[in-house]
Amino acid sequence: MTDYKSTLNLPDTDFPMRGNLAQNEPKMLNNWTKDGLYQKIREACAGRPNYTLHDGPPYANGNIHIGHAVNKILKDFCIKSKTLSGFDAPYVPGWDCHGLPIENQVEKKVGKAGVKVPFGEFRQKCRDYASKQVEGQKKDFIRLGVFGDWDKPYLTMDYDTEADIIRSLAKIVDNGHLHRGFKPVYWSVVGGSALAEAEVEYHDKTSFSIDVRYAPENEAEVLDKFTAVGDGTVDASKSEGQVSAVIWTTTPWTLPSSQAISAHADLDYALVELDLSSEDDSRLGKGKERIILAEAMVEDILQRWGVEEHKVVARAKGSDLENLVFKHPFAERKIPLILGEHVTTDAGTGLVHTAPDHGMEDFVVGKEYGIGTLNLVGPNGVFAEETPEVPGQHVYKVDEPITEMLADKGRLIRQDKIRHSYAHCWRTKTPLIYRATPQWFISMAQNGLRESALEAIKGVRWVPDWGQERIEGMVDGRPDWCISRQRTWGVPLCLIVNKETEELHPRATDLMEQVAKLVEENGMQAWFDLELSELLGDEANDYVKIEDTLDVWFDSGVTHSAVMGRRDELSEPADLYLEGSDQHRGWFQSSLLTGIAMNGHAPYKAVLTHGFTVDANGNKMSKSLGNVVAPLDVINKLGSDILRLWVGSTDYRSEITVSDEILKRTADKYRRMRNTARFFLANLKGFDPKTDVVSPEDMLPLDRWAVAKTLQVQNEIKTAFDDYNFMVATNAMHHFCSFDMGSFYLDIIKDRQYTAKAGSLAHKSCQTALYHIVQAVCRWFMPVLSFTAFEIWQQIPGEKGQEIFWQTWYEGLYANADNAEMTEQDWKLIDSVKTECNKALELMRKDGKVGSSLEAEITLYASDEVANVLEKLEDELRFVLITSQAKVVRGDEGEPTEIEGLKLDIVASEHKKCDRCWHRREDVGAVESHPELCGRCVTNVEGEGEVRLYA
RNA sequence: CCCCGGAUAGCUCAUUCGGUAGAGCACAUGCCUGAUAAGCGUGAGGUGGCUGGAUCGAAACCAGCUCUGGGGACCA
Repeated sequence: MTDYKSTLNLPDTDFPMRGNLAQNEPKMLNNWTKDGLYQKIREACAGRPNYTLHDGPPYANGNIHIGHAVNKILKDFCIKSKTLSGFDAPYVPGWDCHGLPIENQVEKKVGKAGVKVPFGEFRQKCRDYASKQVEGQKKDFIRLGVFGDWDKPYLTMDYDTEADIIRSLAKIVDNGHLHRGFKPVYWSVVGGSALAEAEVEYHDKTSFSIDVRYAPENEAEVLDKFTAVGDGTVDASKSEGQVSAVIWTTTPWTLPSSQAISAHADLDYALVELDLSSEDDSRLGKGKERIILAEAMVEDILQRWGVEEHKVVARAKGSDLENLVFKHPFAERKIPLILGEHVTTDAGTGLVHTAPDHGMEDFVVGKEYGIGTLNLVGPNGVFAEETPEVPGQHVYKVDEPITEMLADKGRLIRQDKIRHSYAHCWRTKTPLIYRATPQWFISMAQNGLRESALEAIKGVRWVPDWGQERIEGMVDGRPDWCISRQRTWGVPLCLIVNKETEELHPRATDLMEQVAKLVEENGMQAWFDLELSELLGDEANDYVKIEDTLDVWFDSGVTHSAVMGRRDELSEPADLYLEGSDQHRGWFQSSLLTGIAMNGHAPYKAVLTHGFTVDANGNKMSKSLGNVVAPLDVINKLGSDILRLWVGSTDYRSEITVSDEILKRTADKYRRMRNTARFFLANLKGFDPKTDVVSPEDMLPLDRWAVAKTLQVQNEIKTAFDDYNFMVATNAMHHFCSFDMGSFYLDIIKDRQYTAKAGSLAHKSCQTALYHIVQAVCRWFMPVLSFTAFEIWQQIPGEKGQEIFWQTWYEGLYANADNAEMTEQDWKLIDSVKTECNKALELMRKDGKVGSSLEAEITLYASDEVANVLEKLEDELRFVLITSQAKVVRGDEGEPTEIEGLKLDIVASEHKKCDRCWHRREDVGAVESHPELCGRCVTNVEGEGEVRLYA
């Protein structure tokens, strides 16, 4: 028996079936780094149109988590797919280096700045710490397969960046957006600093809940504003008891700063006669009295207090009560009643105790009535010595004493505890207070910043589109941006103000430029070391340096100027900013506002957001839940390409789910894609594109169909990448591999590929198709499966001379000819006929009549319509159906199928199996010298080779 | 409390106009042993969240409800 196997063209390749990604990827990375791959890509792309994705800097602290990985990988998809689309798409990664978290870390190690360590040394320690963090994160980002200028990233603490941050502020000052003011800001009494809005977290907190009496200066005057129920006059004969306005608060500690009572102009207020005495505490009430409450809330309030009997004796409109004067419950102070829109009937009494020092709305409404701040609470949360009742005490500790004291003075009505959501510091997790402090602001109104920003938002493309509404709402409603902080590790504002007037120096921004030059040389410490006399000479005595530091959001917010504006390879405005959806509040907004304030336009043309990663149950990842998926664990187990494919398979616009199950499925998907590529390569063995490529018009119709199909899918994929719709792109790739290729084209061509004479048209036509397909597919994979695409690229035959990483979309694909004998429609019908045959064959298998489909012979009874298509393939229909015989008969016999006009009759072949091609043919053994072979195999082994016309 | 989505197979998601519900994965099962730690085939499965309405006819249109995601507001 001859060994005919050696006469076959069996697939063969060095491309391994299994990627061993965890081991092999690091090797590839090493080589890439050694070769200076990123620079090579830049050189290769020189002259192409620029595409700038500006990196939002992650904070330089801690290990990278899955959210970092998702963000960087999505950016990498953009960069690489834009490169495929013919752009020069550089990527300059950055890090946000200043700020409280690093300060806290360093403080833990070396102690408090200015106490244990000099400020300058502390800053150097912070700089060292940040550098270390950057290096650690960088290593991990590189391992993700993210391409970028890792040798020359931007750091917000680079000297020249620090200098440019100062210059950016100078420009904003020049453009008239800066102002100084006292304002209540969220203040961390533990951190001793003002907080940015984005640094505020809400947690549940148990607070006091107290109702307090404010007595009128002149009772008669108050009663005069009320109209009695009944005959219209209020006098002692109809009702009795002391009169008071009642407020409710959950922050007794703000009472020392209480300066007004707010009412709503449109609300009805009732004068209620009742008895508030209580068995629990004899101090709470002493017989009949009359109190003022919002009428709509009377029932609820009395129920809360446990008072059953009451009488509404008179009522008044809120607007009638304006400017009535009350007494502070314990301080020597007059308390006017004022009107404000913020008063509601949701909770409380309808009368709001107002302390401009400690509430944003209080501050605003106070301003309208000319009531300023008292500044009784210091930076550390301790009351000033002149504070009534609680001098020198800490705000966290006075709630109880104040409540007790109110009771003693007969001002307390009821006290209780309430659990509610309350603002906390995101770092120290301690409750925040509002505190009026001198701060520097970028004004939203003073020079039309808000209007310009809202206008600019309309010119930006927001993906998904609700992003626009979101940021519009935020910009529309936000207060002025407080950019000053009282911290150590931050870029100084570098403002110089007059000691007396507190006005900026007339040449303030020129001086800032001088400082910026010093900072460029020596870093921001230069400002702190600077003697004013060096800048101002004799004038120095009249001026003082502001040593506040900038909000870190300002640092990253101005990178459009300090980084994009400085680096030649980047163009401003950027084509894309891409960050998590929390950055609508953060970086997107800080960048927008500074962009407008400095240059009058948004620093980006498009903004893309992604959601957060959650576990299979939709829970946020947290250490305490133990559901954290660490990107490096995934990489070390499955490889970067799997992690990347997961990111590429997910709808990142909302929540992104990750679990072991999902990653396992992703790995399956990867194997399918990898194996398909492997099969392409294995069948290209011996193929030399220079000499072996068959021209389109000479190719077999099935092979042309395959190329045309590939072109069609490529167009879908291009569109998907253009739309940043990576899920659709990877799905299209996977579907192409398993459906169009695996279960149709590749299955059919195995016979021809293996058995046709090597180098014959039948063989080369097929290889030509596979060659074009793998060229295209390798590029499709590249943005997502970067490592795998690189591996595939090495194995594609022929001279390529260049790396996959700067290729553009493959242009060697072509559509079917317009006048083609076999159309896309025809192949679609043939595919469904094949499905019907498979069903019928499956029944035969169940009965044990056939095993492999090659054991069967099929007669297809077809209507004219169906037959017209099937007959186009002539005898080669059997190769498409993968049976030994397929005969089309116009008629109506056989078993019906789901296709109208198609019935089938299948029998097991009685012919001998050809030892070489495994088909069962009548002519097996017809040639004496090859008793085990069928006719076509004989010509393939020692003749001209069989001729295939269609498939 | 307000606004916007979603609810379809075990899972992830499709379904252009209102006309007998569709894919992938997973599962089950068979074939092959020339893609072999692969490949191919076949199959089962669904009260389209609930209730009501207009319609010859609804998963799709309308109303209400439930659950869920996102955003906003409030948080004295």
